Amino acid sequence: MKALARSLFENNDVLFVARSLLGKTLWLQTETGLRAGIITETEAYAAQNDRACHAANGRRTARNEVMYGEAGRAYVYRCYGIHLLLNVVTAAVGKPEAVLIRALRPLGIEHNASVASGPGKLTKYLGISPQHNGIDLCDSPLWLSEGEEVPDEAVVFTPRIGVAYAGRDALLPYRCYIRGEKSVSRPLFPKYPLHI
DNA sequence: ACACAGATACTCT
DNA sequence: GAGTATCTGTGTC
Repeated sequence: MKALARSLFENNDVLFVARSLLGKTLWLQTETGLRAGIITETEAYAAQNDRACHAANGRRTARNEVMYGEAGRAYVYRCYGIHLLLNVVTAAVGKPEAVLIRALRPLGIEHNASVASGPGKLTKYLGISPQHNGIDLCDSPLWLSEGEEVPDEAVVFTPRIGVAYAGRDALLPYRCYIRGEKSVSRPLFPKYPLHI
């Protein structure tokens, strides 16, 4: 399946890209085989002004360096010491935005809808490793292709998960998922601690 | 159906 | 040293 063109990721509206990735197919070819899934849940992280973003206030470190680079590359980082999380870098070079891929409907083993129903679970399902950090999703064994059309009526927007530390930005509706999907990590609207 | 704790390692102060 | 874009198992209603 043909990889998506970089032009989609170069868009400077990260929420638009997050929504556009719903229904796309994510693939990873490893030594143990080819795995794929339909993206059913994403989150947008919007550069310097977004306090939930790793690049908030222009923070630039070894960890988040790829966010400042070319769109269409993978930003993989370790969370809670245990889980690897996969993002797609978006926007122009120097504008550190990314879309977190939060859930997949696995292809080939549809009976197990929950095997990739969360950002840490999907990287384990696909076989993502820290070495995938920075690789080009437009030309590598980790890539995106077309999948299913997702009409606007099927897209639900909610605040993002696990970013209460971001104050008012924790309330931004930057999470999107496909209504009715069994693989979504938290289909119902979550409870949010509201400290602004 | 929640609610909680524990795991675990890396990043940044 | 503190915090973390999470997941699982166990306990309670």
